[in-house]
Amino acid sequence: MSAAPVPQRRRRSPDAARAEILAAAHLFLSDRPFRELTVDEVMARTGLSRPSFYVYFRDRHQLLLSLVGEIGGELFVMAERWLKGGEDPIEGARAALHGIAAVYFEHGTALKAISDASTTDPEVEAIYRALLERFVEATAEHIEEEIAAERMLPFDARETARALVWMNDRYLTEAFGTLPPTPLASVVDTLERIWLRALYGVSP
Amino acid sequence: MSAAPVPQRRRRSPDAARAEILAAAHLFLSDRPFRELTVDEVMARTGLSRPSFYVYFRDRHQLLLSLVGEIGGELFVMAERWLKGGEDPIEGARAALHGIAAVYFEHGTALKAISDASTTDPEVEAIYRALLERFVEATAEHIEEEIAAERMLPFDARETARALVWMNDRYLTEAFGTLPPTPLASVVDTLERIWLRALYGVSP
DNA sequence: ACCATTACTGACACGATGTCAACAGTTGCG
DNA sequence: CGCAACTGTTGACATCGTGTCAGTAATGGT
Repeated sequence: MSAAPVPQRRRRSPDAARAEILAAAHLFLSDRPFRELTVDEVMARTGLSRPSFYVYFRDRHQLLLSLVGEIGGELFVMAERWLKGGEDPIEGARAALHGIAAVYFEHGTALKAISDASTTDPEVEAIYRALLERFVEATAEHIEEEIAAERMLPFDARETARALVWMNDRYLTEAFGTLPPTPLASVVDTLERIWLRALYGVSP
Repeated sequence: MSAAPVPQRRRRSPDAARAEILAAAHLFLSDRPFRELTVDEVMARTGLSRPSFYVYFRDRHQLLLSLVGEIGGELFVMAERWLKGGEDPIEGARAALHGIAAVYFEHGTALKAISDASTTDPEVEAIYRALLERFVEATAEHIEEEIAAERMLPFDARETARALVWMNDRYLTEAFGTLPPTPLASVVDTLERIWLRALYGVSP
């Protein structure tokens, strides 16, 4: 007898390992909620052991933040379509809502996960709120400009922006973060109508 | 020497114990988020030991459901002001929003906690969604009646109801579930304007 | 005074997290 | 080629919160 047991440990570059873990997490979230995402389950979907996880990420919340990473930026690019209102402001608003909805449509599960995680972890919460807060701030400023230009009737810009921005986030994660997703067109339609009527009193 | 160590265990009626635990949890939530609510911390604020908790509640999620309990009903009573639209429908909507906002104002921290817990526990999530779903359903029906009566222009009632109801929940928990709370009047104002404009195209 | 009932708890098993010292591929250098 | 030095990787451990259960201590009825 013999056959020395061959240990056979695979080995990758750090970047490859990170990417492998992120991919596993992304896959996981595509059909299970964030609350079920454990380090164990994610690493079981890679060729690595559980402790390796902590080499690349501090904890599962930071993993999520890495996963979402650029989406925040993408969202803001979309919002600028409206905020930098070169064109007709109403057309701009419409285009911005379209863009934002598209981002949520594409990254629905990840954004749902961030939203869920923000009630669990203080750091994620802070980042998530900060993102929405930027939106609120920018929207409020824009509303105030429109009021000053007498294209809107006067009202409390800050609170209105808060309500509408939170609505977007909630409704969009709801519509696209769970299965089956709501048809994109009817979601966009609905948001357009509410925003434009609420702000300008105009139907699309 | 002697002095037999006197064990001294206090004793209450089951109802008193339950109430004591609920009160402790309520107090806890008044200045700390749900994610920090552990069985340990709650029971430390009572004269009971941690295991006793499980005599009265299955887990911390069920505790929360008991704590909120009747609030769901209260909300629905408020909503009926609008849904059973005896009076002027616009006045009815206004009154309903007033009532709903008042409930969130009073029970802000508890409702925030439920909302948070719903991302953690499947059972809480189901109950929470069911509550909002009832609202959506009722609102959608009402909208359809108004459209049929030609008091509103036609649009997708179901999706509009979804967006507006989720907005209410999110915005109201945000406004009243964290400190310092937003002034009630400006919150109600904002919601009124958005709802009435979105549905009727009318400013308050 | 006694016992049946019931409120209560110490001690345990479990599951998930996060850490660390040791191990094993890989790479470069003589 | 052989041998360090480096670094990716992991087994084993400590910790924390949860949920359970057998056993203990008050209580009320007789």
